[in-house]
This record gives sequence, C-alpha cells and structure tokens, in this order.
Amino acid sequence: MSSLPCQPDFLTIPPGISPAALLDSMMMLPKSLVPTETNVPQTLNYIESTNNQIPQQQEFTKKEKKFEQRGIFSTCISPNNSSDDGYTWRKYGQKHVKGSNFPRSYYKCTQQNCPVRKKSECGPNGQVIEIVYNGAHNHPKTQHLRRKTMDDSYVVSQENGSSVWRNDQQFEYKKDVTSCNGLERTSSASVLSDVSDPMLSNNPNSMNLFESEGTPELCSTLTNFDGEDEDLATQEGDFLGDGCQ
DNA sequence: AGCCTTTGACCAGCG
DNA sequence: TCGCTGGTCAAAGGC
Repeated sequence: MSSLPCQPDFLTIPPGISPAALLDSMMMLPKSLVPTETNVPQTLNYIESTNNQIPQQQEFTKKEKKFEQRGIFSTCISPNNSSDDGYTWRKYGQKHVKGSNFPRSYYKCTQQNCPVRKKSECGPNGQVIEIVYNGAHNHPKTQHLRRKTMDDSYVVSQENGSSVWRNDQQFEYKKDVTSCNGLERTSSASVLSDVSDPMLSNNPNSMNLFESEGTPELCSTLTNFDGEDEDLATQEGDFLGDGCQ
C-alpha cells in the first residue's frame, strides 16, 4: 500500500467514536480545540462528549439507522490490509457512499463459482474500517502465506448471511488533519487512548471481543446483540461454518 | 497474455 | 411516480 501524501502520526481514537463522526466532529471543532501536539486529549474528550450529547441516530442516514438497529457500525479500523484474509479477491467496483467520508470498495472472490463478495470501507489512510462478507466460500483458502491481518480483537456480526468484521477494541486512525480535512494545524499528534472507555463499557451494543490467532476465521464467537437481533447474532453463518476449521 | 484496478454507467430498491 | 442511493457491470488501461 502506497502512502498517501498526508502522513501524520497516529491518532488512536477511542472506541465508540466512528471515523465519520470523528471527522464531522472535527469539522465543527472550536478553534481552541483544533488538534495540536498538546491538546489532542482535550480534543478527543470534546468529540467524545459531543457524541454523547447528540443522539447518534440523528447523525446517520436511514440506512445507517438500520445498521445500528442490527448492531452494525463502522466504528473501527483494521490495522492492516483487509484483503489478506486467506482468500483472493478481485475488486469490481468502488463507490462513494453517502454519509461516509471514504469510498466503499466491492470485491468478488476470484475462485470460479465462488459466490462470495465482500465490501470494505476504508479510512483516510487506506485502512479498513469495515468488512462485510456476503455468502459462503465453496473452496479452501487460496493463499499459502497467511499473515496476521487482524492482530487486534475483532468482532463479527452476522446479518442475513453476511459477516461483518470489525476491530472493536481500538483503531488507529491516520489522518492528516491539515491537508485532508481542511482544518488548520501545524503539527501532528500521538495519543494513546484508554480502551476501558466507560462509554464503551456502558454501551448496550458493545460487542463481545475475542482473541484470535491473527485470523478471524478461527473464531466463532458472535456479537452480542440485544433485543430481536439476538436471533441473528446466534445464527451460525455460512461463512463461519466454512472458514472455521 | 492474463489478471487486476479504475471508473462511469446502469439498474434495482426504497422512501 | 420520481429521485436518491447502494450495488453491479463492463470497458479501458496498467502491471
């Protein structure tokens, strides 16, 4: 992956703040809270508190509301290349979806007769925010070398035959605020977030985290849904059935 | 030559 | 019915 022109330091955003919400929040930051090397913690606190005050439903499109009801949010970023999941994919489309600051990419499994498709949403530095798998592979993994692509804890949501992988523990968010977001700033910042964010722990939609050996396919722990979505969450998906060996 | 990405166009679903 | 939006197709070009 080639680097974008904007190469800031890492901004590690607390879980519970979606990238889109973060960017939106940054757009509306008071001038005093525009991130600098020294005030990033305050800035993040401000964004976080702002997100707490504003019901998130108001921030999302109707479709995203549906996702919210199903427990699907683009809240986290994969630290590595999403396509390196043991299968080979061919990109067949890219679309800039409304409500997202970044394009969504559509991939097909390159294996013949394999119906699996996936869509991934990337962050500003090419990192994957969300991967949604559609269908089940009818063939073994095709890559010989399987790198650790999902080092952090990942969450899988099952939804009508789709599998949604997300890093729900934390995500690193590379963003050159100056050149990419139109905000004035002169330096970048590094922030380590506390994963034990009370907002997250109190979130009824907070996901079960599980440890994997680098490959999410090895795990079958499903997302904890509340309400009617629990049925969806407890269904064994085709994808998991195929991937877990 | 074959496979891939890119990208504009097209189509279907939904409000 | 119409416009919007997401998903897919397919041609073109690159590697």
